[in-house]
Amino acid sequence: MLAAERRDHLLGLLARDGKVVAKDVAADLGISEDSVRRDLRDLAAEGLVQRVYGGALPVSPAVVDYATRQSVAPDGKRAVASVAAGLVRPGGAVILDGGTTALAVARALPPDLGCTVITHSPTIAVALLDHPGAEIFLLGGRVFKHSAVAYGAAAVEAAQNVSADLCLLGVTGVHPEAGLTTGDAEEAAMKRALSARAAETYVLASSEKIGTASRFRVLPWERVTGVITDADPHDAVVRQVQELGVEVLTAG
Amino acid sequence: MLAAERRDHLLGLLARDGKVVAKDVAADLGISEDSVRRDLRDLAAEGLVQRVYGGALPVSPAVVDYATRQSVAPDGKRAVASVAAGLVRPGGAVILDGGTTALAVARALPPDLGCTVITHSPTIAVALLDHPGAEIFLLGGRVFKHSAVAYGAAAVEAAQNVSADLCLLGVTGVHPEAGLTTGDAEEAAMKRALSARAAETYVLASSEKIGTASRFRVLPWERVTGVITDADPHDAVVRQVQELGVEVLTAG
DNA sequence: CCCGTTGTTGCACGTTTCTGCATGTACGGT
DNA sequence: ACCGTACATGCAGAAACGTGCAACAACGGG
Repeated sequence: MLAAERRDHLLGLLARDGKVVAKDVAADLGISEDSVRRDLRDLAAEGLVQRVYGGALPVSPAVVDYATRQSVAPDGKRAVASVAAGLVRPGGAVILDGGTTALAVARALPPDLGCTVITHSPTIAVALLDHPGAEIFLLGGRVFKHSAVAYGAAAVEAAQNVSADLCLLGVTGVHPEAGLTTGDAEEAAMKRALSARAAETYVLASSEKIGTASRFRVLPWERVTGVITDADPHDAVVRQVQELGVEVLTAG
Repeated sequence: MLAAERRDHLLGLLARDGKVVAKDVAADLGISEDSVRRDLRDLAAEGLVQRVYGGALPVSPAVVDYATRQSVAPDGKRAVASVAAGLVRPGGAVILDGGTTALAVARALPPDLGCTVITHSPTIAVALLDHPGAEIFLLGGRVFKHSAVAYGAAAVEAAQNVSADLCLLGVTGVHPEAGLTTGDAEEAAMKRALSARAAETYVLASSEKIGTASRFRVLPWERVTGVITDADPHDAVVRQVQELGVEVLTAG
């Protein structure tokens, strides 16, 4: 066993398990714990691992901003998010819009689900850092502070280079006649661009959005596969949407 | 179960459930309540949790932010970050690399300084959301979990479309002969691409990086305008770097 | 081919750190 | 005011750590 080979092995273990225990590795490879410790020390000096008592951890945890973990979504949004997360298939690719509901979806994804998440929200990207299974693709562009997502021409252009099975879209208004609407024209354009890159588009609509309309149209109903909501399935508006041929998934 | 791993687990529980009960965690992990209490005490000392009778609660986001300024960025990095933030001119554009030191720079920017920040780190983008003056441009791409930044081909390509007055680069090794180095080849390429888009490049190098070298070269000294460090200005390595014609800014 | 140099590996040692238990104290609910 | 629970502190055993040392292999020059 070459020294360099050992170091690669350690990095591999770290990537796979998220940790390395000096004692276990030494027993596995049949070498002394001292050698493992020496390797870990060297790797730590190069900034490739974070040395801790008993072994080593990946370097990322220190980078994660705990502040973004704080906000807790209300029950309704969490229920919607949970249903939406269930639509994501292992090995599949999902486009996640910005907004608090989409953030809740990201958090609701099983940590080990192997899937690709495409998003224009840096907040969601950060939230997914500790999901070992998720591959994150971030769409860049100018970041607008009030919605905390990247949009504008650069972001729309970046979106042209991806495609996915599923797009989960947050909107501010869901109305039988007006369709899906939002309060900002640029935002609407971005959501349209995202939706166009996915085979299916589901809308995340917690109950307070149902029956309301904002100024800018995102999509007409023909382009929507389904709506995920926590509203009463017998609600008049919900029934109307269903009659338009749109699937309605109701959550708890 | 490593001690550091346990602490991460506690922070994770806190983020997910909004609280931690010492007794339950001890039973769950099969360890003594004393260990849990000790961990919580340490985390509380760092300001990451709020200790209460029976367990712990999250601290308010504002306090977390303050705490992470204090603890995640040790004095040295904070001093470096403060000097670096002083190089950013009102109305100017700065390219901010990823890493904890660069994150500290973002936080050290005066909130009302009108400037454009270009970054490939979603963490930094999120941190800048509450800086009213900063315009944020995010470079997209595949997000690598261990360093929490976007790089790869897409990110390098995105970087080609921007330009800035100043680039602040974090590295893991600063060595008179080896130049600036880091532990990952893709990361090195990304840093090179960023540096190429700015008129001037300064390197953020807290003292423990000085005199060390990693596997992959980022830039030779000719392409570096200056180094910002908290190391002793009379240090032998620092003097050597100065003799290479590189400006050395020492902090605190 | 030989020998000195260099770098690596495992072992032994003393030191530091962690963990669980015991004790006595402080807190909170009833 | 009482009693059970959580707490801080001290202690001892265990585990992990760093360092120095010796054995060993790889390499290059003579």
